[in-house]
Amino acid sequence: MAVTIKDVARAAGVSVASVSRALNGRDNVTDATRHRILEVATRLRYRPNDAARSLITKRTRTIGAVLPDLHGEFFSELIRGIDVAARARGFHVLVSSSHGDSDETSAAIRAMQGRVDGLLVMSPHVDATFLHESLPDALPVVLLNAPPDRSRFPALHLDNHGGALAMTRHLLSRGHRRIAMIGGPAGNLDADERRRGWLDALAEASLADDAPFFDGDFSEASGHAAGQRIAALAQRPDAVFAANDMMAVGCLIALGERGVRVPGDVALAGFDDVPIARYVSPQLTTVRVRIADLGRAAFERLVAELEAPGTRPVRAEVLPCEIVVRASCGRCPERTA
Amino acid sequence: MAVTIKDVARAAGVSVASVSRALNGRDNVTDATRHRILEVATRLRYRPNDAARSLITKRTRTIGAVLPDLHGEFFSELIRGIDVAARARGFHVLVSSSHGDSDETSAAIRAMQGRVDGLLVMSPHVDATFLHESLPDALPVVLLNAPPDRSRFPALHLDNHGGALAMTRHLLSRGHRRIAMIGGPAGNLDADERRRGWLDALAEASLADDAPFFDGDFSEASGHAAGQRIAALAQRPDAVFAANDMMAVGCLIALGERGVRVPGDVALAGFDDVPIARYVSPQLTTVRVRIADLGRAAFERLVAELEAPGTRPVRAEVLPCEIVVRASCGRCPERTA
DNA sequence: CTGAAAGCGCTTACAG
DNA sequence: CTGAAAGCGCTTACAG
Repeated sequence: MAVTIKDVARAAGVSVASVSRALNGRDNVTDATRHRILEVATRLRYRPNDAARSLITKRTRTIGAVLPDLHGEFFSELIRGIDVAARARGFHVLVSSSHGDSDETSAAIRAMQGRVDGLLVMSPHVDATFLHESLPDALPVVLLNAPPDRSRFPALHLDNHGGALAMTRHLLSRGHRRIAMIGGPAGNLDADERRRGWLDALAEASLADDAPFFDGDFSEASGHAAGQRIAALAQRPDAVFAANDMMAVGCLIALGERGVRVPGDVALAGFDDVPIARYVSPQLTTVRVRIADLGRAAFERLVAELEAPGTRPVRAEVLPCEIVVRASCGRCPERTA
Repeated sequence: MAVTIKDVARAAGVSVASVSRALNGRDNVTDATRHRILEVATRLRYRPNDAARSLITKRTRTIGAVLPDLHGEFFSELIRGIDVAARARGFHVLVSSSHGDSDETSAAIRAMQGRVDGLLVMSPHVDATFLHESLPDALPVVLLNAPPDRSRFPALHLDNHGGALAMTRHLLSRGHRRIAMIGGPAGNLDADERRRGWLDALAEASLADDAPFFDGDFSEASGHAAGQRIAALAQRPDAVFAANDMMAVGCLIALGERGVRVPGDVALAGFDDVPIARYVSPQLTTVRVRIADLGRAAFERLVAELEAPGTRPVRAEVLPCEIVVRASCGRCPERTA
């Protein structure tokens, strides 16, 4: 019922081989026949069967994106970045979220096998060894925000360390000395790097030794708990740097509940620049992360691998962050640095 | 290089036909041979080639989701709902955003042709006629939040009318009489339905005649502009119902700037229950929309069509909304109704 | 430049 | 219950 290459060949009075050549832009066809074939193909509304094509070419022009179950902005921004880049190159995007579970991640990857030419994997809970086992050797993979060590896969990261370094330096430049951090989940790479950036900046100012650190897990609730503890401190910090915005928001609320003013009594900064950062009062100083760019860059890296396997070195690329200064760290107009 | 059905057949000492039968759970194989085949298949790490299978079965076990370029929560929640439901049934999800452009929508749909068994299309700017032309007759489609009329496609909608009706009734029940609305973009189905719900509730109370209506376009800025006008009014409304949360937030800010207190001077309500609704001060009363459920329901409807084409009537299903009462419409604890 | 033919890896009547 | 064979719709050496 669907029109096939045979129908086109018959209607154009040529062999299927010529139709295939004409449609794929090969040069071993005369312009005249090519024209005729193309004309017939459009007239018949011919669409090559992708399955048949894939069967023989071993290519799907589809990539898979295996992502953890992230809420909101991050997930959609990432997909959007990937989608836009993919479409520009005529690729399709198969998505799957792994719900933060390594069994699910593995199942998702297995299910995508054979349907994709390559994989974008963002899986903070899964290490490279695990991936090596789940994946066929031939399948190109680009890792997102994964531990950089001992991996045969190229990887892309946000510059968590650089962003945290810049933010802490900014707080120092505004005269804050005692700068506390509310950290993210133990073992989380982003969280670790942000903590490292904070510590390095403090070390530059010889302030790292007794810097107050509070545990958190990236949830608003954990930020709230940390804020309560901070409010109760005998010697309060001048500034609090939360490892993400949601914890900063939780902290802000807890401080408010206890009559600690931001930024009057304590400056406050976050990380991510989620939309909510602009709606809390005072607006939150934070580190902006270009997530769609991360998606785009990861796709481009993957495509480079597909088109010229092994050409580019397997290494980690780092995407810059920028700090966004708003009212929560002092009285100054919004600006980006 | 990859192991094929032939390899399994040879290793198990049977024909490829038997391997195919065993693997597909047909009953015309003895348990003994089935066991042997399955065992060999797992030992060889055999994975059927999806392209070959699709070529002959005409099925891909993949569905496409063509969505407008939505920001944030909505998009990711919808994808998540679809993904979870799809995975439960062993389906893959191909995504594409159309950037609100009908040419892009059409291109995305064409590109997915042949790679998917069916399509979930959410395209507020595209009408059914257009879809009929872009789509092959055989491809099952379920529409999301699309105009319900003159369509051969089943469709799912949020109960925009019911949600707006319930919210307006709630505001009335709290004693508000003069209830203004800030509307969404002209021609937008969601916006129209919400307006209709508001008007119907007012009509029930014989209050529809001189109800103040302000134009908006779902952006925070348009809500802010409306808020400025409302603040300047000689006779201010008792309550303002914005057709979405972002406009409500903009309105809230504008009122605050002009010294109009919420809820003291004016009650305020929104629609969507985006996360920001809980972070503004006062927290925003709004209508909650279960987006992941919408995605799940749409997928299930599509699968029903795939498995038994034409069995179910082509009609619109409506998913309920619920109102969430918070501080912005008066002093009462959060509760859902 | 063009065509006849093989083959990609499956599934499914058709015989037995 | 099992196998030999045809065929899904393409692409690509191989001849000419």
